[in-house]
Amino acid sequence: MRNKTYPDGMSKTDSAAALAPEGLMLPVPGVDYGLLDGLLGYALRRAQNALYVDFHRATAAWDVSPQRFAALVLIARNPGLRQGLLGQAMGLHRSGALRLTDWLTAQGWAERRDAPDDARAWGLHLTAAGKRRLAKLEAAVAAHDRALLAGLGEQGPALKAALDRLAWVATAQSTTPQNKPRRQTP
Amino acid sequence: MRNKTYPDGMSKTDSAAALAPEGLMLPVPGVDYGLLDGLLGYALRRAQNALYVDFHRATAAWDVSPQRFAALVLIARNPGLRQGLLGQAMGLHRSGALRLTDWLTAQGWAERRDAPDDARAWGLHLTAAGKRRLAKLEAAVAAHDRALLAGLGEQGPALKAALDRLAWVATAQSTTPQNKPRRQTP
DNA sequence: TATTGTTATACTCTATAACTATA
DNA sequence: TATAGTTATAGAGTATAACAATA
Repeated sequence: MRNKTYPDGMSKTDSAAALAPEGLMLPVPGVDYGLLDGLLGYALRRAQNALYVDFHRATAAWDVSPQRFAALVLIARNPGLRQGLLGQAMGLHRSGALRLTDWLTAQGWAERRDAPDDARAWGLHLTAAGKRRLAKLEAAVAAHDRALLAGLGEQGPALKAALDRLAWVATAQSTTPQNKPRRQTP
Repeated sequence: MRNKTYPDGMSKTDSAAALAPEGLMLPVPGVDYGLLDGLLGYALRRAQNALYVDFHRATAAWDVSPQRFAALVLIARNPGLRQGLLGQAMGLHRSGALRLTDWLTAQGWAERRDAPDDARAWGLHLTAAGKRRLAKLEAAVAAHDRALLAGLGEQGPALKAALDRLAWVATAQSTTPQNKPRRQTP
């Protein structure tokens, strides 16, 4: 990515203050949840909602969403990571990876450097300040996660294993040939 | 909600075709996930992402997101449910419950009727067509969920229980007084 | 004065499509 | 021709704030 001639165009995604996107999904007394109470999928959604809110609380000092945190870890552990690969790892479109990277660089967490072997691509790296900040943030996230595990008692490790397997099972169902939603076949 | 004098203003949220909001988050070979692989929270996110995509596939014929499906079940099981209560059950702001209800009514799933005991409020009800459609949709969702459980084998029921508990644990952490993020204290 | 729902508006996240530069 | 990234734009979801009607 050596000599592009675009206008300077810094994007508009610079505003900080990532708001909590969802409130806490508390069971409302007197409301009948019907089917939902028995569904694995709904239990998962409730758990994820609660975790999201709690992650936000535990990391409020950094103002980084779970997704952005994941991106930081990936860049830290894979210096020179391409934007496109980052997006792929996170299930994002190219343009989404761009916005994400814009935010990380605008906030001083990361920077784009030339990729040595491909002039079209960037290699992503944490800044020195980003590395320092991430060390503390990772510690906070790890502590947060341990607290949840502790709250689960002996069920904890089994839950983690079952979740990993569930992701695998659901992915397998989605990508089984006869289940694949047919793309437009022109 | 008897005689309001607002302009007719049907909202602009009528367009159907709810797109899949996220792609599949597949582990990318050669990328080091560091901390993330060990986190309960990240496992949960991966599982939820995979389930979301699979739910979409399994219910493509209805074009209803998981959230809208949940709203339909809640209305079906609680005829006359208030918009505000619906929002509360789903962790939404009043205005979000409004948009959601607008969509459900515009698509013919539900309708607003006067609440008998409070002229400010609506009571939400499924339409006759909505009830018929929901019966089939619920069957499809239940089958989808059973397929996932089957894929988990003997771990399945324990996973469900652990998820319910996890939601509870995370909620408890977020709402413990000393953890509560302090609101602006002017 | 508080609550229910509405309106107007803004911000975030994500996607599509057309584009530049490079492979 | 295909790929990496960018730009412009649009759609969905959610939030805040001010408002009307009713409690």
